[in-house]
Amino acid sequence: MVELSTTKDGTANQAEQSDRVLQILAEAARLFATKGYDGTSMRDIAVACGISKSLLYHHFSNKDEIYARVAVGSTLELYLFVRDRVPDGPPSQKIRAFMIATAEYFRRYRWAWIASTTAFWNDPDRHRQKERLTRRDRFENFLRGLIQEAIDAGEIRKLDVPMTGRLILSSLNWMHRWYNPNKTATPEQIADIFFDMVFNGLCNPDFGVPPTGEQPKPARRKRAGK
Amino acid sequence: MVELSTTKDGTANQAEQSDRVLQILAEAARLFATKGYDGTSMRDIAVACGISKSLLYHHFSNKDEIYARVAVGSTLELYLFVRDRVPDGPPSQKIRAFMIATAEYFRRYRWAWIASTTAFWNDPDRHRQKERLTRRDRFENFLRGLIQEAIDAGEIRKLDVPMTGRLILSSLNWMHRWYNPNKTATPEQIADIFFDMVFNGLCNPDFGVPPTGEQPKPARRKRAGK
DNA sequence: TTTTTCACCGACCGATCGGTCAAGCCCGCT
DNA sequence: AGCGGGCTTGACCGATCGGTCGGTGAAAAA
Repeated sequence: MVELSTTKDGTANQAEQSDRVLQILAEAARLFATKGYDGTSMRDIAVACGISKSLLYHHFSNKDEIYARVAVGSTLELYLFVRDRVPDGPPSQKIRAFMIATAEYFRRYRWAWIASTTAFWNDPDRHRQKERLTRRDRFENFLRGLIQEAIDAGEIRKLDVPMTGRLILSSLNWMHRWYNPNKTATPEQIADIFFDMVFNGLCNPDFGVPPTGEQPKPARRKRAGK
Repeated sequence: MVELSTTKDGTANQAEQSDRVLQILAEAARLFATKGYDGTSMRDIAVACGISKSLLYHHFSNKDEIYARVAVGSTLELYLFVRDRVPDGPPSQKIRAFMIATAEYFRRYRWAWIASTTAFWNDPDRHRQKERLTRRDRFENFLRGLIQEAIDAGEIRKLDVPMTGRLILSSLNWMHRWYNPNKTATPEQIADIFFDMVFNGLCNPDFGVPPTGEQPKPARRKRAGK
């Protein structure tokens, strides 16, 4: 049930949490993810935990802190989580590992992931907002580095790096809107399928140029060139 | 400013709206998109429009109806909008047109799009919720039909159709989280870039198999086969 | 045994929520 | 001038919001 703070205990700053705190964080994450921050009241959280509302304020100073612990606290180590799962090897395989690791993170911390990525980005707390953006940028820049590696190694085309990163992250970030944990495929398997599609492309290599070359807009078949 | 109900007037059910109603819908869409449904109060909408809160209830029966008009009313014709912009031609080009048309819709009805796609999906109104899902499914099934066409024509590989559709829609649906209208690229241009990336793939065709074939997991290079 | 600590609770607070209502304002019509 | 009817308003409602407060009971510390 509780899925928070499972980083190796060495990197984690908060060593042990009381069961109650973990329960509150887990229930709050689920509620924030399904009903949103403003749609979730402190009463909702208390009722979900089977405790009084006052007890929430005994363990947390206010609602924002609960959300911060859910969103920031559990997203704390996304970058480290993924980085540790990207092994040495061909850059394109590192991108694949990046995608699969991100999907694993999504599967493990699903509610907290949804709660933090669907939150509205005007956090009144400036410092926290800035820290969140810093973390996100570090994560995104890590992917961009991998893409640049793959380009330098000649494994992928000379594409716009930020745009390529956005495409890859889009496929992962939108997953929570349609993923059903009761279905067969795991997020990791889905990420692997997406990697294959994005890396190798949808087009059939046996099929050359479409019969009638309509709409001669931008790049269609010239795959290597800039 | 007002960006709602611009369908040709023939297809639209509501012919002319008072300026006030259009203003309310536009401001409400912007607020719902930036602060969420629960984060937006009727006072917020009234203040944004420079009118009294009571006036909102003169034009709309309640908050839900305003949201419904923003989300459902303006998303009403996404399927028709896109369908009318997908011309005859090679199936892969129809997919490209689908993506660009969807991006155009996003650009035109940006706030309403964001408000409706970021809403939490437990609509208390059963009928409306069902209608929304029906619309979304019709839109998604349209894309799946195009993908199946492209497979049958041999233009794209024999991939899992629903999964391929999800990848394409992810690239478009996540755009609102990072798109900046002040930047140079239009959504349509971005969609075009994404189509190129997804259709032709990231991989460099000049580059064969990576030097060391690590991780012999699923499909890596066999592009035509099932 | 006495004292301190701490998880925990019921009652309550001011503010704000969505929503109502009776009454004014404004403007064209007769 | 008189009048009817939409547009518009401020005052107000009960409910719920996030948050506070004084206290209870049991275990740990003394």
